[in-house]
Amino acid sequence: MAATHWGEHALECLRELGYRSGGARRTVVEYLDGQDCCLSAQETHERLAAAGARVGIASVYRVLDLLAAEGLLTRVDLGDGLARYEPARPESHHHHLVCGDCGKVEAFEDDALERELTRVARRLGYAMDAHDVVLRGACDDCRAA
Amino acid sequence: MAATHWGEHALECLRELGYRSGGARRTVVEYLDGQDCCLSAQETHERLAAAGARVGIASVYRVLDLLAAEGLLTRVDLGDGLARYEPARPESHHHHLVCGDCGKVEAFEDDALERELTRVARRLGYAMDAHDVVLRGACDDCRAA
DNA sequence: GTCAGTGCAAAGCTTTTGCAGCGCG
DNA sequence: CGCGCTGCAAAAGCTTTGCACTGAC
Repeated sequence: MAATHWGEHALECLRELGYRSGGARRTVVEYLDGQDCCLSAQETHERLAAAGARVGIASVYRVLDLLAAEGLLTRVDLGDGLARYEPARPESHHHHLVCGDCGKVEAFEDDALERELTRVARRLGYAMDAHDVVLRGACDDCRAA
Repeated sequence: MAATHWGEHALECLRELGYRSGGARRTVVEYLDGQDCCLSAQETHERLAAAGARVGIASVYRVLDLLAAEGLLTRVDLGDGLARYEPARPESHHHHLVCGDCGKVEAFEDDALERELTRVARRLGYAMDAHDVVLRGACDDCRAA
């Protein structure tokens, strides 16, 4: 399964890059491995603490920064001023829907949209290497209410 | 000219909504009126101070929040943890290109992309009322260097 | 044994809030 | 002439950094 694969891959990449695999690094990677959706540093820290792992918040930030810098995590910005990260799995490139009422975040994929973004970058002559798309509105639950 | 129109329109809207137009409110609106690109609260405050206006940073935040809540400003998030705002001019809906090297921000418009976003929201059955798109890459200057 | 990695605590930033005084309507 | 608006300062997050110690290699 893809989810299991990412964690091993990430740890292996770090090893090859010459990084040691201390307790915090391994713990954070293994936790993220089970996550699909984007998580903030605080959320990650809280859940690790709740699970009994004694990892400092500073280490969580350092690990997330490192993984993002190496391209193993994708940094997601939902517009609320919190940095969120999710495992970079090339086979499941997606974007996010954010509900303005309840804050719920959902993911979606759309190939035609990806092609359109690539076309726009080419038209503008811009060397695009990443892009963010966030759709805001009302989710099903809030619309029903 | 559109730029001049926005400031008057914004002040009039606030008046109609029952808000008073004290010094800070008017000063910030008039300054934003001359701006096309997105500005952070700090930038706005600094430039007002440099221009000799004595406006508290708290008031800048309050005015920006109010205007954004009333839909007169668009909140733009470029992923660096700063909230930026720009006048909401329906006739010039655009998105942003951010250079990963120098941080330069450029704006672009693309009707086909807008249609694609609308189509995606419809396909997903999502009641979209706003969307953000940020393209990241290397600007012309940095690519040449 | 060495030095990267880690946890704790303090500092840094942006943004928010409390409060007393000013001034718009 | 009352209440909303403002400025100042303090507080409240999120994130980063300094430092001494631990543990991976």
